[in-house]
Amino acid sequence: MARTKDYGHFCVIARSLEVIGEKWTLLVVRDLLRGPQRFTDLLRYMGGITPKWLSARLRELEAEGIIERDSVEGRREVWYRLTKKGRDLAPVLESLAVWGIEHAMRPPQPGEPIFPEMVLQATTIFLNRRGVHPAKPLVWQFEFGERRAVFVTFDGERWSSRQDEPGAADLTITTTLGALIAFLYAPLSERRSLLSGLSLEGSEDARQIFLETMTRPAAATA
Amino acid sequence: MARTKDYGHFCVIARSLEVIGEKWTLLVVRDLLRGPQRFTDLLRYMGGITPKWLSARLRELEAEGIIERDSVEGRREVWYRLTKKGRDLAPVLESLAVWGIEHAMRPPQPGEPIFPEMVLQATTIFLNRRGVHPAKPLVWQFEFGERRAVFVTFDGERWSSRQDEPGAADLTITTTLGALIAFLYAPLSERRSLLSGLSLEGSEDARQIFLETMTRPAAATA
DNA sequence: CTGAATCCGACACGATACTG
DNA sequence: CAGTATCGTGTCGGATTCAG
Repeated sequence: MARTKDYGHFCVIARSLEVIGEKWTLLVVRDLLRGPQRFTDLLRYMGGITPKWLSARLRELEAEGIIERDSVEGRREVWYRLTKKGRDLAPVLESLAVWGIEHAMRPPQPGEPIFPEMVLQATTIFLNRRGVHPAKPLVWQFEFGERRAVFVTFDGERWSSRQDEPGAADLTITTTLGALIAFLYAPLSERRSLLSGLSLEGSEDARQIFLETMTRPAAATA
Repeated sequence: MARTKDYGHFCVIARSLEVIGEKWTLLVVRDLLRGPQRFTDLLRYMGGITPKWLSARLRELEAEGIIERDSVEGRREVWYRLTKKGRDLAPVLESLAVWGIEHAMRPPQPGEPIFPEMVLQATTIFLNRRGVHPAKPLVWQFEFGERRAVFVTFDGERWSSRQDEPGAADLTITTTLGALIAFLYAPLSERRSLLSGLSLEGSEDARQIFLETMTRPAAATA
């Protein structure tokens, strides 16, 4: 007993950290917030984690009721997804991201893997934080050639990023990871000129909304 | 290099966790959010931490620009306090507390130290979360006999708990730790009857505001 | 009394290889 | 695809000691 991850304090913050404060745990939640994932998906997103520790974290999270396993009948695949208790961690991840954007962000280091999923996840967190509110709900589909598509949605209240298609897309953005990052991390004044790296496919209305959302001061990332 | 606390991901969340994700780090911030503290204050609040690790964490936090050391001229005391970068972590602590209140709280375990500072800190986080908004700013002073007083303030926007006096108190609540916990953790319907364990000293107006704030549905803790 | 440093053991974690 | 097994290292807890 008295395992080293425990604090033994009568304090809700310490209690929360006992549950989700170990290494990798919140990053598993981060990735599952974009939708259900398989073991190897998670392994790939969390560059550097070993299968042993991913197993351990997944079993702990399942024991805590934060994630659930979904085995597809007949197949050996296992899909992991968040329970409500797990989805309720979204504000924790968002506050961490907001703090990190202001105080810990840095350019990609040599050798650091970059995933469009996470770039867009950070973008939606930022749009929520800045209170960017389009007039109506929308679905943007980002395509990167070989990779899986990533969907950015606004449901009328909140932005989120998903990997499973949430419905018919209003706009499809085809681009490369490099062009997307160049666009998102550019100062607002330069964004319009970087649009050439993005191919937008959708109604004129949908293209206008995208343009306004991404080049309005409230959506600045820098 | 490639220390084990690092992730090597291009992700703001992973970056934040590299900075504040190690054991004890966020609990240091938790305690400093209530005001500047000395080494031994922190040692006491974080039951179980060894001086060695508290030293290490304080030096790391200082190197990151999250805390600052204040040496009082002539005295050997060192006071630690948060910088803006550190105060900006408040939303992270709050979201952790909110999640913990719903999903990880449990009654005090045998041997767990209990501090009124943390009980009241959790209370103010909860009042903020529930959007409890008295008509005007206020200062409540909680007295527990021998211990230092704890101040709960509402500045017109947000609740907070402090250990240094923020100004003249509108109301002084004298009680014991046991009576306070019994009161705060009781269902709303039973709170009024538990008021007998609290001695309120202040204007009739101030007493009324306290009563309404603490027995109104929005302020429920259970 | 405050703010540490030191030694040692337990365990959390990383690297690599391997399996159903 | 979804994990285990083995082995080494790093992080942390516990006790003791020490200087200002």
